Amino acid sequence: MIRVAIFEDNKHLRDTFELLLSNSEGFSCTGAYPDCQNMIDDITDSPCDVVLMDIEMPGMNGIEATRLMKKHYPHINILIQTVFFEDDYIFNAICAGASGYILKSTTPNGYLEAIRDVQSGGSPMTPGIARRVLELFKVNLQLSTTNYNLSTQEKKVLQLLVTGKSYKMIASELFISQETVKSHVSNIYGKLHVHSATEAVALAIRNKIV
Amino acid sequence: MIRVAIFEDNKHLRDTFELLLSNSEGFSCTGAYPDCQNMIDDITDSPCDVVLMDIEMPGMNGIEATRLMKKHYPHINILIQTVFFEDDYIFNAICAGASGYILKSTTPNGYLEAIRDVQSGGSPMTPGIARRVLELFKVNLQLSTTNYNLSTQEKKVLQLLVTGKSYKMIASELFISQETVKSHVSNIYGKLHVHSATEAVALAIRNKIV
DNA sequence: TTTTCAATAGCGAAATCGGGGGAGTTTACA
DNA sequence: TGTAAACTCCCCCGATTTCGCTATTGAAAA
Repeated sequence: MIRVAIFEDNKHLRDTFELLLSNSEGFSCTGAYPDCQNMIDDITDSPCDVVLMDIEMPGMNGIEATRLMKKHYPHINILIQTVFFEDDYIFNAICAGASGYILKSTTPNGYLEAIRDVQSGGSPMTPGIARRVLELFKVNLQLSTTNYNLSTQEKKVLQLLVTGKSYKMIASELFISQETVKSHVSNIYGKLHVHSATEAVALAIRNKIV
Repeated sequence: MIRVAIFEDNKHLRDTFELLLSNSEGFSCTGAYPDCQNMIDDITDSPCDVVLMDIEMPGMNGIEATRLMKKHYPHINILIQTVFFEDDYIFNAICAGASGYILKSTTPNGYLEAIRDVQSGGSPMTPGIARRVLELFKVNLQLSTTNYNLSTQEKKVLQLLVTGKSYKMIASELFISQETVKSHVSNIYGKLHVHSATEAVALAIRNKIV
């Protein structure tokens, strides 16, 4: 039996969901709330396994609510359902800890299946949403294609520089003299077109050279 | 009519897919190949819209093949289908440019629907796969939840430090004395628990403080 | 009203960094 | 076999950074 709580400001939808869950084998509705004002108390009073969360709600929106809920009840799976198909919403919902993200056009059976999915450790998503997630994923990677032609030793030095090591420490870690480290650093600056350690480190991290 | 090419080394499965596609309304099978040795030529001879790609194949594997295919035919949507449920495969498949990733347990109808989904710009995924993607996504973000309590001025200084500015330049940009910059930097180090500019910059970028 | 704290500023000393130069050895490759 | 690149090391020197302190101001909080 999967216990489900509903947060949805539209009364008609809310009632429909409640009815659907109450009349479906293997599901129970522990509560249906129009907003998240007393969410934590509500859930404390009536524990649940899955939350069906609307995004657009008066007061606290569904994404904020998701963040808050995950903070208090990390084990509860939250299924976002919305009419919004926007990167910002998707991105933030994921970061907030949502386990699934479906569009409101889903059929009654689709809802039940999605709830079953999140409960069993999956992340149901409308294929269109999933595509957006993949795109966001790839944008986030954006591996640097530029090759700075750093030698292996220079890369090592740069790596250590990134961790905040001084020339002296780098020297002892690589078993070379500080002067050699200086040489390498100087060459690195030349190749990276920078003039200080901080710039080099910033570039290195941003471009995932190290 | 969605034109589909199949790459699958298992003859039984390959034949099954071909039969399924040939006998389904709105689908046609442009080819069914046991490996990717002549993939590009095959597709050039028999153009398609969607590729159903197995991962485990002799010679070139499905992920490499996906990468190659996307290079030559960026508009072709590639649907990965596999028995493997591993982060590495999922991660690499996404990076290679796959549009969907489904498990082989899917029903015949599930395959057809997934093909329709990728063709119409979606990314069908088994909910379990989707969960892995979300996890990978979040690991990749690793948003810092820790609050370092930097004051507004300290944040400005840190920002400028990240760009490689010296104390002197920071001082003139913020219209304060170098001594003040020194104070701020010192306080930043204390709050960030670091002892050098490079460490502070690395931490700042990685935790997206700036 | 008192306390707290961010922001400002200064001084001194030690350490580190960055640029300039030069030069030897090894390794890779054509 | 010759050459280029990488790796190594050294010296000089000024600029910069880092770490101690102390201290005033003004605004906000208690």
